[in-house]
Amino acid sequence: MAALPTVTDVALAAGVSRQTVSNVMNSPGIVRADTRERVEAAIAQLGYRPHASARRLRTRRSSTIGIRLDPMIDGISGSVLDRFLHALTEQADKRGLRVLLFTATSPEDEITQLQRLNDGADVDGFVLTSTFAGDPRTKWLIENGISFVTFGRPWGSNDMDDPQHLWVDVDGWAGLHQATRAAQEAGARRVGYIGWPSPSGTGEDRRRGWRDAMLERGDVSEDDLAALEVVTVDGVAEGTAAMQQLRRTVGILDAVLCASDSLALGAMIANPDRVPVTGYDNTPIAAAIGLSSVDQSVEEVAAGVLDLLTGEFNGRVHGSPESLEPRHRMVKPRLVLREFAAIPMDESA
Amino acid sequence: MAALPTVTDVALAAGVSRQTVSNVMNSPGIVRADTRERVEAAIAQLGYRPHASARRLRTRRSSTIGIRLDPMIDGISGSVLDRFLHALTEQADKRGLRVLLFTATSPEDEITQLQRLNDGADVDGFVLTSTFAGDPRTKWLIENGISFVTFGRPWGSNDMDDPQHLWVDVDGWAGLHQATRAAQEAGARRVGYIGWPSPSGTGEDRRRGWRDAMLERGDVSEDDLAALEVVTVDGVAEGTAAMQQLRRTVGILDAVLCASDSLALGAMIANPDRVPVTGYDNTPIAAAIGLSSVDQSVEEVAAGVLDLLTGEFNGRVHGSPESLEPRHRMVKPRLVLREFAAIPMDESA
DNA sequence: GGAATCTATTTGATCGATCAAATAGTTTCT
DNA sequence: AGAAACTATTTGATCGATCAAATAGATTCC
Repeated sequence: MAALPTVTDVALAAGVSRQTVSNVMNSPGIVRADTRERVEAAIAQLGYRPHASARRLRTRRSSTIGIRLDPMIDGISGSVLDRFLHALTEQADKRGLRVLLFTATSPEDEITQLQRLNDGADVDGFVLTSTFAGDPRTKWLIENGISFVTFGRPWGSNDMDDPQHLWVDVDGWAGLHQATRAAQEAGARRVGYIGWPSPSGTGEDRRRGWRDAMLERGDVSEDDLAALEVVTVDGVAEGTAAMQQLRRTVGILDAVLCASDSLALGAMIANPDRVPVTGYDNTPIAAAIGLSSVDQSVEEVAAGVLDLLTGEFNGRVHGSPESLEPRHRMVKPRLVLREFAAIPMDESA
Repeated sequence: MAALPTVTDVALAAGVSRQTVSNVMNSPGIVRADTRERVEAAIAQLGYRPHASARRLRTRRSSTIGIRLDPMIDGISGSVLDRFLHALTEQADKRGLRVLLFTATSPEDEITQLQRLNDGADVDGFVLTSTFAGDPRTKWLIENGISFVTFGRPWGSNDMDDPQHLWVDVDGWAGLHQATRAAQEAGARRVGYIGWPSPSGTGEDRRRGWRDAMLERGDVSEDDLAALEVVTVDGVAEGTAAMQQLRRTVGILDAVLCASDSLALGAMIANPDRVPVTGYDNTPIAAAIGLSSVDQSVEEVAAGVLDLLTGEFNGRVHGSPESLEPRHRMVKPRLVLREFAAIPMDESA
């Protein structure tokens, strides 16, 4: 196998200098048209590909973004992050970026990994998922001036107006507001909600979407609302228990919304009256079972993340403080309505 | 921010030469103990990290493996590959390797991507998933002498004895054989099987596991067996239909095995008699619903893939033809038995 | 004692690209 | 016509590491 051609080989073949070849690839505008064509022909003819590492060494940029592959959680909700990863990889590809994976066992370990990848010039920036209030990772990245964007707003102080970093998030409030509206428009009045305990910013956001839509309607009292809500940690069994509790306290329900598909799946199991149940995340399980769900449109999130990472801010907020460019993007989720075709367990074939 | 320290900085601080620093990192054995300690101290003190691209440029190896992120299939079975990806990333990390993702729209496009990553020295080798008989990708990789290992045996001619490339696969036959045995030991005689149409090597492998176990038992005739089998493409709805058909033709079933969790989930839906159903892949959905399933132990597959990729063959078969090292690894799957706790749809709370 | 051998460390060259500055070649302006 | 301003292209240096070969220092052997 012949050695791979280098810029010098191409330059020789095209009768120009190395730098001109480099210019054709990186700033084609400054090369005269006929020269450019000649060089391009030589590139094609020799099958030349730039050596990525050599380029990185010189330019000090890698065109690669790092993302931590979270440990599998319960596997149902976890698939949202997998879908996001797919979308991110696809979108990154379109922009000539690569995605490098890494794992970590704890936030501290993750910081070590971030440092390793950054210092080794392996990546230009990071995408962080599953951020939480007071996340040590974002703090560290900011302090070290490293580019990054989070999927998830910085829950805490002044998220929106003066963010410490760039972020993209899905408007859970809007998702549940829309889902509640849809249920109401289908005739439901007693719309239950199974959600997560309060320290969760995400959970609180979704819960308020439901509450606000219910209160706007004006046909339920605060007391009714309290009865229509069950708080529980995430999980299928927990969803079943919550549903049973709701049915016990409320009696007849017109619809139930859940903070996740795991809970919704659980709820479906204790649902002999076939009350419409809506989940969150539009996971494969929702599609398989025929469960309405709020879809996070990970494609839009991925696009937003990359826009912020490669855009004017270049993944850093403290750089250009005067800019009017948005420093975050809020993605509207999409409600996917389904008939639960798959559920009739009691009818025989 | 001060510029990152380089080998030269470390050398200066430790009072040795660049190369000695390099040796401490790459062949510590040849450096005298006290010198090594001095250098290590300097490295720690300066927080030195080798510049990955510079090293790659010189050594012509990237310590990175490429893997294509398959487009989402139905999402249920697709999660096996996601789990594999998680496992691969973790195992790679332990061996100092990185995982780079890419996407492709077709096998041809994928070859273009393989070439790009290889020529750009971005990766040392590839992991291929979802291979099929006559796969153009493996052919291309072999022709170009590029390191790779496949997850999935090369269905076709002489898989086992004279493989054209290195591979790791899960023994689907053993998985279904074991599942069938388990059902039989629990008292089942009429064990149905819902599988995939025949061009699928994987499907045929699993099917034979069931058939062989049934025939070994010796209490069913060939005719019985034919009636106990339904062939269908993958999917939840298809599983439901297949289950209905089985119940129609066989009447009373003692157990049902399926070629996938998607089919098993579907089968569960048309299962008022609560016949034990076993799926394949042990996806989150199986865990959530309480479905027995055959677990592919992706961790073992990932470890095997990396062993072959970094081992004696270095991801290439044609290199050392005399070696007695195994050229493939067959992983035994593990049967996960579950009680389907979650299914009682008809009982109210 | 001096050549031969081995060990530990150093020096110069190199991987393949791009940056920064220098050089031709053109056009514009007075 | 000749200086100034631009355009297109080339040359030398450099990014940070490792390779290959050279050097010094310690040991062994006859």
